[in-house]
Amino acid sequence: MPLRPGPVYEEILRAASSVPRGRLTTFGEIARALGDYRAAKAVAEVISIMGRAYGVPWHRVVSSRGEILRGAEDPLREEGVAAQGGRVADLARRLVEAGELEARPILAEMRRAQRILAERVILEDEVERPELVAGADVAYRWERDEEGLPVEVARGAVVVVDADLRVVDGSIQTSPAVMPYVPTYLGFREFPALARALSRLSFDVVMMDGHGIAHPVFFGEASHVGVCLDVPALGVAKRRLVGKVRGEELIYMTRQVGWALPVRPEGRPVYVSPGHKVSLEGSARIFKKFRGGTRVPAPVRLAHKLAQFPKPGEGRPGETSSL
DNA sequence: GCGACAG
DNA sequence: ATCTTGTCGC
Ligand SMILES: [Mg+2]
Repeated sequence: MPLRPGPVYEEILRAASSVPRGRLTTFGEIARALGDYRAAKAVAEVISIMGRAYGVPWHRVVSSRGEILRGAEDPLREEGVAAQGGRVADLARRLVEAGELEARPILAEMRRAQRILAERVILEDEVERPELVAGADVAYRWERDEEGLPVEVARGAVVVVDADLRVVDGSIQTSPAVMPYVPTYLGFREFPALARALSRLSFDVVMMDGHGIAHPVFFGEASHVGVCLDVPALGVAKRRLVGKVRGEELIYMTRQVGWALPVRPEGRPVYVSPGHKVSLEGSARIFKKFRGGTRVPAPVRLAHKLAQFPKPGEGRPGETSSL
């Protein structure tokens, strides 16, 4: 099995490759073998898109209810596994459990790294009155490399705005995605695409499209980027990842990890949390000052727009691109 | 079938 | 995140 992509993609494909002929496993079992059941959907995506091209027995990986991937019926029947109505009947008897799969618990290792790095998070304001705020976001797209193998490409964009919300600088970086999206590991997925762009720009604080400490181990994307680049950072998310809302406070594990700030009279709130070198109060202050008139704050909204892959024929010159 | 877990 | 057209309203 050729191993071109990052280690998480590799481990998923390797686990699938360890399922013998005539046996089956599930997306969830592979996810558990990697160390976190949350990765089940990512496993399904990777197996269905990359499985065939990488020569792994993709047809032997099914959902927990026995539902097979499109086109898997024929190759399964060829090895004696019957599928009726898009699902196998004897999953339990043929199942290869997580413990028997060949895979390294890479997600568990990543979780340990998050816990250690989380100790370095500082929840105090480094800059009292930020004047230049960077917004960062990443867009994704599946492509095929020169050899025709499926690869997910990340396009990270950073925009810097001043107090009047005018764009004063920006940067774009395109690179292969290092891992699929798995809830609670977003920082690992997006950091590589953003690091280079962020390090060549000047700003007081970076606003991320995601959470800061409002995370299971208090290390969301904004904390990840903030700590690893040692820059002030906060997270702004459209949806909640953890915690309960009490008034405008977002509470998790008995402590406040952020805010659920109203933007429209009856509209859904925006979740704001400190990432690094920004206080709870500071995060709300920065959000309000740099939001502009839309629900998603200007820096993040502009970065989101800049990150989008240009339509064929509208490519912009001057972009920094690298492998 | 429902709830749910950022992007 | 991505797949995707038009439509409604400020
Ligand atoms: Mg995003």
